[in-house]
Order: sequence, then structure tokens, then C-alpha cells
Amino acid sequence: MKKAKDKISSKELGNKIEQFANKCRQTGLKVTPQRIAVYQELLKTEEHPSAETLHRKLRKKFPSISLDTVNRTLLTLNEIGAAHVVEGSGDTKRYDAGTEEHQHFKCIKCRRIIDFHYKPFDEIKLPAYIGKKFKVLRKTVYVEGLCDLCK
Amino acid sequence: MKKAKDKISSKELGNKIEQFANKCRQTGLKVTPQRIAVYQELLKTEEHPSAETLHRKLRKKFPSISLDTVNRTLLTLNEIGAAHVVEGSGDTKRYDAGTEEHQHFKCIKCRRIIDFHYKPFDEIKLPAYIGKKFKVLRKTVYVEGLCDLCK
DNA sequence: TTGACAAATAGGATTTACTCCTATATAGTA
DNA sequence: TACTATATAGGAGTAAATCCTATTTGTCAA
Repeated sequence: MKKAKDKISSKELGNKIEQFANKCRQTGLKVTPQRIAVYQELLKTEEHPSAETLHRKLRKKFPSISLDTVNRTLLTLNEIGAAHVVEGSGDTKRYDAGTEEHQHFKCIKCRRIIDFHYKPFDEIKLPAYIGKKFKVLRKTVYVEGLCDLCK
Repeated sequence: MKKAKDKISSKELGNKIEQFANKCRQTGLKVTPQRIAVYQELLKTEEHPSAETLHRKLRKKFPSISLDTVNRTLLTLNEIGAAHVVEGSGDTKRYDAGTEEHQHFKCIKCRRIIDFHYKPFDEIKLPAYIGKKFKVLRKTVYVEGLCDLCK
């Protein structure tokens, strides 16, 4: 069986989770095993899973966890900035633990979302009137097409 | 009653529709009244409607048109490049008649999608390895936050 | 102009992706 | 150890999109 390669070392993982637990406490959110499990699973994967996908994985170690909890937790993570809903055109919500700055390429055929990082894209400057008129929370370069396997 | 301002003049509209009909014929797609109606309605609006919203509007002039047809047609338009699914994070599919080059700002509170145009963003250059590995069909700068009314 | 046929449509059924509801359980706190 | 607000499980409910199929309609060729 093919194993997805881990995104980060187990030491880093531990740190991240500790930071996350602190953030929860600061925000007045309870540190529940479910919350930790969801966050940890999201940190460990590179595949930008949907709530369903994450739920399926989580049930292996945490058989009683409900889909609703996974959904709720992901939305909470999104609110406190511990995760993001990945941008894309239409389709199911896909999530990403907001760790390092990066950009996304999405394959419109197999739906894979692939990270890439191109420094100049971290610093794109918006025209001034945008910042004046709106409160910008996120700006990113989004690329779509056919991946290496599908093209 | 407030009327949405028209995106384009009725002459331009006629041209666009003629071009669209030609594109259909070239592609082997039949030029049906439904198809024309969906395309026309999408051209006329600035609000990046969902299939539901478009369907509601279309029924006023075309009472028998079905939601399924609207959905199917929008996907067809997307395939032949006459429309796009607007990029965004999660949520219902929203459409845009692919006319002029522009970028999108999406309000995460009221869900409004607002066009803006900043020339440098039309010409962002991807790192070479992306183009080598993938077939890029679309690249765009996506901005998210709170709009003038919601912030 | 007409007839044949592939393609498209209407409208309901189904599926999918959530979100809501509520009784129970649990983390944080005193 | 007990209290309380928050979180959870699991099922019900909802919204969006797709599928199914009988019927209709563009298109093309005769």
C-alpha cells in the first residue's frame, strides 16, 4: 500500500499542536481530543482533503468521531487561522493547514491540488484602491489546469 | 425597484451572441433558445450568479426552462470557454461570462464577488517548471476579505 | 420541404455535501 | 469534586447539483 509522505517531522508536528492548543486556550476554545485529532490529521497530509476524506481517515484511529464534528472543527480552524479553505473553482470545500506561505495548482480533471512555492507570489501588491475600499484578508495566485498525470 | 446596471450595450450584446452561436456551430453544439438565453442572461449581469439565481431570472422570460438545463448549459459554456466558474473558497458555483480580462474580490461575509482590473495581474509569469510539468489553463490573482458594505 | 437522427430539454428522482437539532458528555474552573 | 458552558454524536433536514428517461427539437441530407 502506498503511503502518503508526511508533510512535517514528528517533532515539528508536536510543536505545531502545542501552539494550536495554546491558541485554543487563548481564544476560549476547549482543547478536545477531536479538535486535536482533526488538526493533527490535517497537518500530516499534503492532499488538501475534504471534510469527508478527513473523516474517513480519522475514524481509523478515532472510530466514534462524527462527520459533523469534522466539519465544525474545520470551520473553527478556518476562523482562528489554523487552517484555510483552499481556493478553487466550484466543488467541495478542501482544507489546508495554514503553515508555510505557498500557492496552489488545481487539476480540473482529477481534482488534485498541488502546492508550489514561488517567492514573488508571496508579495504581490494590490492596487491601493482595493486596500482602501475593502478589508483584504487573503490574496493569492491561483493556477488551474491539467496535472502531470492527466494532461 | 433597483435595476442592476447593464454590463454591455445591446449592440455589443448582439455581437457577442452572434459570435457565441458561431462557436456553438463550430463545436458541433446545437444553437437552442435555452442556450442563447442562458448565455445572454450571463452576459447581461455583473453579479456572478449561481445556477439557481440565473434560473430564477430566466424563468421570467422563459418560464419552462429547467434548472438542470441551466446547470448543464453553464458547464457547457465553461467547456467551450464562453464562461468560467469563478474561483473562490468553497461555496456554490458562481459563473462569469469570460469577456474582458479581470480579477475577482470576494466578500467572505455577504458572498458578493466584485470585479476589479489591475493590468499587471493580467501578465503574471509562472515559474518555468510549472508550465513544464502541468498544462496551465488559467492563472489569476484572487483576493478575499470584507467588502465596503460588510467591513 | 420534409424526414431521420443525434443532441438537448423538462421535470422528477437521486445523490452529495453539508448544516441543524438535541440529548449526552466533557473540558475548564472553583 | 462539582458546576457550567462548550462540544460531541448521530440522526434529521436542507441545499446544490447531477442523473434518468420520455419527449422535443436543431441540423443535415435527400
